Amino acid sequence: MMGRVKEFNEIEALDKATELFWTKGYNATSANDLVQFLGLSRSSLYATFGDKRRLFVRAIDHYRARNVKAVVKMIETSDDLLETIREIFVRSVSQDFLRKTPKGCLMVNTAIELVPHDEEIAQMVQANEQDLLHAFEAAIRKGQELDQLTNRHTASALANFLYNNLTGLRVSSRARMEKQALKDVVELCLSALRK
Amino acid sequence: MMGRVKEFNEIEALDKATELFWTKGYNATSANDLVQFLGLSRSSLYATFGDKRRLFVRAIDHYRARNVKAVVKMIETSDDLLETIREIFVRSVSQDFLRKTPKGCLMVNTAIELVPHDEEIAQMVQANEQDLLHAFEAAIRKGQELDQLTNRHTASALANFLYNNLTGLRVSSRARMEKQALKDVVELCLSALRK
DNA sequence: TAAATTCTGGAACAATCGTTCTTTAATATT
DNA sequence: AATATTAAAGAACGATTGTTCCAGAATTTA
Repeated sequence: MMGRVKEFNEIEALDKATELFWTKGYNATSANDLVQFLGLSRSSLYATFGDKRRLFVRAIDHYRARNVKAVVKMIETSDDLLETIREIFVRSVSQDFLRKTPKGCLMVNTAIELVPHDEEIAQMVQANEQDLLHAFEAAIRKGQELDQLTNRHTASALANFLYNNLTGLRVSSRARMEKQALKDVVELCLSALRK
Repeated sequence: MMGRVKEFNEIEALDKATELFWTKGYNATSANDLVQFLGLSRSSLYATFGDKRRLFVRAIDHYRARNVKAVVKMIETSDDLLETIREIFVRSVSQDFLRKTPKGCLMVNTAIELVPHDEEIAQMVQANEQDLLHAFEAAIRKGQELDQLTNRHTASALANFLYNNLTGLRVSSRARMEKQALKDVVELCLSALRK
């Protein structure tokens, strides 16, 4: 037998939870905050998502799948890798320029807040790092083969370098970056990659 | 009249508080944690430092003064700016390679956790950013004058670039960086700066 | 030594934390 | 329509939160 049907959409609720955790961080988001922001009752929240930590784990998994997929697709369909890398950088912070309360990147925020104190979450953050590094390495290799990018460093080293700069930008974008900083960083990264 | 004398050293207590906030973050550090770790009573803690937030503000100010001073001094006394920049980068993360629970950088951690939600602290973080940017800019200008660093970009742009890479490294050092990533990032930064 | 002052230890506070439980409402199957 | 099942609403739980208060210990000054 089926019983009463849910009055809310689980994916929409997960989206909202992701947004709230992204804005406030894990510890600063209370169960009360979640109940209010998702617009569902305590019992529904706990029946659907388990406890706060399980909900957070689903939220970062949700976030991470979406974002990695987008980056990988941009790289796969690119025939101008320099331009694509610029686009990846600009896109990853441009939203925050419009916001009164910038959010940065949920994976970076989580790396800082929880990686040293939660092993399962640490592994998810590291898996995300690996995915991004592999995507960047593929992009660079592709660019090198198309003779668009430098061969003076290995694709792996350049991928680490790009990842590091993207991380830096994501911290600054949460902490109110000036536009000029973004421009400078993008230009210098690209000029380090150029042939 | 003088009354009973303190049984603890205020600076030592502040050092310990700084270390605890640095490791656990602001929200995840409870008043109980502080009482235990500093080894003084609740009443002494509150009488000496006000409340938890005031103590945190003093801690990050303490931290920031110490670190900026060290970087500025290294730059001022340097006659090989490339080597000094390498040293600044390596020093800022090398401690964490030895630690079971790496701490990263308290200012970066704070930028992520509190800047979007605490105006006073946001301004302290931004002041720290300005100090570091100015120090880097001075280093680059000096290196350019000594004909050690490239003139293909402005000192200001290169400072933004260096700052961004340092921030990225500090995130990764809290989130268990591989040594190779540090090496790659340092080498690529230096090669972007070289003449 | 008495008085004044300051610090310490820990009990106590209201508020909030994450979570569970109970009751009632809604739906599907028989 | 009766029964079975699931969801929703919100009261209630013990634990922990940050903070205050109070009684007593320690020290200085008079």
